[in-house]
Amino acid sequence: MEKNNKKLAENGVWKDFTDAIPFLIPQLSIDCVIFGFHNDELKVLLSKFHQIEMWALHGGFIRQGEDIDDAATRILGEHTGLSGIYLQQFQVFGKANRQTFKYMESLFEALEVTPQVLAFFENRFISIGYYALVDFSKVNPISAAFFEESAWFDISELPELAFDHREIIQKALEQLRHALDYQLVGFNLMPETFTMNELQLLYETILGEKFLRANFQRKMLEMNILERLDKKQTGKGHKSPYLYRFVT
Amino acid sequence: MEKNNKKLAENGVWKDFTDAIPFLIPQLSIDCVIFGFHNDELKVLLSKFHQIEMWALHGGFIRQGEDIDDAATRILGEHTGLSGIYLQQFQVFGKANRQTFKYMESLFEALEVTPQVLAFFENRFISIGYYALVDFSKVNPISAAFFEESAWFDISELPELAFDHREIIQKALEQLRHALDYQLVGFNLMPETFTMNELQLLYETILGEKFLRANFQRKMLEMNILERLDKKQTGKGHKSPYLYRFVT
DNA sequence: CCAAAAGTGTTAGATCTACACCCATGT
DNA sequence: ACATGGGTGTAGATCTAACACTTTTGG
Repeated sequence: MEKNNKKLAENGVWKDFTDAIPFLIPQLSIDCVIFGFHNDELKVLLSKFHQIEMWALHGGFIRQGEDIDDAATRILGEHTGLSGIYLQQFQVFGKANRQTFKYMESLFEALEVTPQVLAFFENRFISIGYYALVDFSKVNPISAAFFEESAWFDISELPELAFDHREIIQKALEQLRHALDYQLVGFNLMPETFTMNELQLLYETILGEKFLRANFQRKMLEMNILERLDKKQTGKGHKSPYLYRFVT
Repeated sequence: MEKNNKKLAENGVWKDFTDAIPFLIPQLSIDCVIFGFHNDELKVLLSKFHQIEMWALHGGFIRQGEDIDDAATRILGEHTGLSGIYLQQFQVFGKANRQTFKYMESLFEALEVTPQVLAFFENRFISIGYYALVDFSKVNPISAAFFEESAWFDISELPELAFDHREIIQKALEQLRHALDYQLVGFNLMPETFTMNELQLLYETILGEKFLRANFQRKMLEMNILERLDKKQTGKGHKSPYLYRFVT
């Protein structure tokens, strides 16, 4: 009975999606790799399909009158409720055989999607990859459309992924590493205020190498982008660290 | 009379293109920024539209069963006759208003394109930007479809460009500069063999800064990717330089 | 023999790495 | 008092920029 209600709700989604299809660009999608940082681990937000043990990136489609960057922002908002997020387009994935709808077929059947939805997904899709850097603590995942659940995964312990989404995550991670080296991108993964040690752990986790405290702190402060605030009272048996905030 | 023949030939092109349309991905194009190096200047290969003084990048479309990288390679080949070229996808251009067909309308009319061609171009296009690095001396530009002429332009003296193609070139140049800094990409713009001074001039031109001979040579040779060949007899009144070749 | 450009070597300065030392805090 | 982790200073190594000196070649 509960399952039926759920299905009805989902059919509502299909109805909306079916109505939207004529206003979408066909065969072109956006996939967002949403990165977060928690417990000294780099995380990715993924969604699980109904019925099958298969996870996927948060994706969506571009409306006819919409800039692609706006579409990516909208899609991210629809899945996380967040706005004002750091989003970076990084690569297009366009192998001819990058989707195999063997998962989807049974899923579509079970969810009783409309013929228009079936037709929309029948063709090959090319996907524009974006990565998002979010404050883990602010995210409130929303599951929508084909998905029944949304969860964070450690980047090194990914579940079974749909299509080429594992490759997309891998490429996004490479780009993120690269960006960290010469941009000021890391702060987007941090909360408003943070200690130098927390920032260092972020860098070490993403880049996969250790740094010396003294040198890391010097390098960061030399950039003149960190404002030192009051000390944080840790309650631990040692000197309390300063808090920092990212400034323009 | 000659003009009529030309138009007939072009109608042949429209015929072929019209037949091809059902097998193309709609609303998605590829634009290639083709870089070459000649006379100590960085050049871009552009094509001129029929009828109007308006130049454009070499572009094309993706076939349904075709990987996008293969499509870019094919498009490059169709416009230059070259194969085995260094091609790099660098950015997607997807502003909603990035094309205005005000140029095209009169052009389409004059060229008597088919209704199918008109319908194909009626919609908004999103374009995947690639840049190509070619040996200037090997290129034999081919003009096709909408274009009557193809020519090299100095990067700092570009003509009037269609759509957002000036921005695309600008972004491609930024990416190329960035790639030069940490990849071995420059050699693709050189002929098979070259002197150290020629290579230095390439770097100086693209990066827009001067280097000291001694330090530049040291840095390049330290990479262990240059093989020193026999000396080049210049016939000039000074020591003749070594020739180098790029290896693996 | 001279001018011009190529090849090689050397040194001062800047930057990076590693470690040492001191400081604050709770037990 | 002391163990723990945070903050700062510094010597040595490494890398870089700038210049000097030598070599080759045609006139």
